[in-house]
Amino acid sequence: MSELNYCYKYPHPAVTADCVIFGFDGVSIKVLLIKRGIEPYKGKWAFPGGFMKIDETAEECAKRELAEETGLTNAIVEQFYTFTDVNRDPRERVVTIAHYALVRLAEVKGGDDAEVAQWFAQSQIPSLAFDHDRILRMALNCLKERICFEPIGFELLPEVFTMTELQNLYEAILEVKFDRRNFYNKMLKLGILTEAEPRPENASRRTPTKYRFNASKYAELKQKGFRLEF
Amino acid sequence: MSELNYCYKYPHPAVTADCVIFGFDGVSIKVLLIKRGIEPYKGKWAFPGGFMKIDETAEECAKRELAEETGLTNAIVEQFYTFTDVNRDPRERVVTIAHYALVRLAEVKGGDDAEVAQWFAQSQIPSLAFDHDRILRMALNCLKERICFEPIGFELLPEVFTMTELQNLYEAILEVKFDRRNFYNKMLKLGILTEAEPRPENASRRTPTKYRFNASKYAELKQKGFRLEF
DNA sequence: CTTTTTTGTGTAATTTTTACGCAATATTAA
DNA sequence: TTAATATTGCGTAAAAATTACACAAAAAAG
Repeated sequence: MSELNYCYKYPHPAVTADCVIFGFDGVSIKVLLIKRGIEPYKGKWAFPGGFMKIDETAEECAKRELAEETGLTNAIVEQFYTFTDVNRDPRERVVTIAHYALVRLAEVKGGDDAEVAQWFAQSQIPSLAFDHDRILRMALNCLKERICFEPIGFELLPEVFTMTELQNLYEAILEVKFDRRNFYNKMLKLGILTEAEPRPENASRRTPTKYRFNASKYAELKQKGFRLEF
Repeated sequence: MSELNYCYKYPHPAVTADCVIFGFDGVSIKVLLIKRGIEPYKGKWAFPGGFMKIDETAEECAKRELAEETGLTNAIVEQFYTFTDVNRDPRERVVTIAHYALVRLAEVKGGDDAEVAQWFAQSQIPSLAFDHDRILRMALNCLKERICFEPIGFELLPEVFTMTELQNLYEAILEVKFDRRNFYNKMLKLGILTEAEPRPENASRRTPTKYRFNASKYAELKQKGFRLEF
């Protein structure tokens, strides 16, 4: 018996936090989707998300969802838009505060259930439940804008990475191609990359230099306000 | 007797839409504030805003508030962040979807009551009710970012304006100074300005050229994706 | 064993940005 | 009334950034 114990003078919408979880496999951007097990939209894919508890913030809620779905606890989670269409959920009026999270694929342990949660390459994403198609579009746009101001890409790459991997990431997010040498020069000139380990003597031409994100240099740059132009 | 007629199985937060209303008087950015007449924070200044009705979107709610406070009905209103701190309102759990609006000061008829609503220059804004100080900081930041991608400034200026007025607006929002001649060149090269009227023959050097925003040129540019660098 | 791909390092040409100069004439101050 | 100051339009030379490529070594692929 569902008792209706929480009563208000005026109608209140329900509030949820949804989380678009982005990963990167070295070549393309992936998104983690959940197959819905219950109505509405049973059997359709959707973003992880759920009702915000009365004593948690939206970000805490999104992080909780993220932890439940991927086991990750310290990823970047950021709110990007709140969707308020009146009929976006057939059950009741639901306002959702949409977030995106950037996670390293390698650190994601299988998830709860491979049947239920699955990574999709951008090009293979099916039509989604609720207004999640629209949410995805906005999340991707947001990612594009954000990567020009903050090196969020480092959240998506492993600790140590090659310049080519970094370039692939930028190309995947921005959906453009860069000249390899120009990209290389621009990134190095920014000064936020450090060589992960001294290049071995015997390193051949084909062995790529490994880089690591230089957090302190980045913090310095960010304060001055920088912008990546592409 | 306040009857509690709206009941739910789980607690629901209240949802409000607040609206940071920006205006520009030719020299500096102004913000419209309301003096609160009731508790909590009675007597403190705050942004216009109110509870979202169950059959309106957040943006509709913000536009309704804007119309009530300024009489304007077709201004740009855009959501920029949702504030969800658990104790941001002492009465009950309230989530607010914050918007900003850009209005032409000249078109704002006095408002309801000069005693209650008042324009404040940025430097004279008092400490605000609730978490509105934080909301203002984020709104100003958002404005700074937005003006580099979209000529939102035109919403703040009169139909017809001089290059100096436009420069003042950019300087006020971005809090920097530009070289007058470089600003002039950069703006003209963008091609989104049209001379409002052919310069009269007898126009003296000191009579500034009047410009008007060229909407079609702008739409074209926007599609290609442009960015104002400053 | 030949061909293709990948990586590091440049560099010259072009474009963009920056920092000013100058003349004409309103406006303000004396 | 007159002198000083401020505002506007139009340039331009120097500096900086971006773009478009070249080349060689060696691993990987066929």
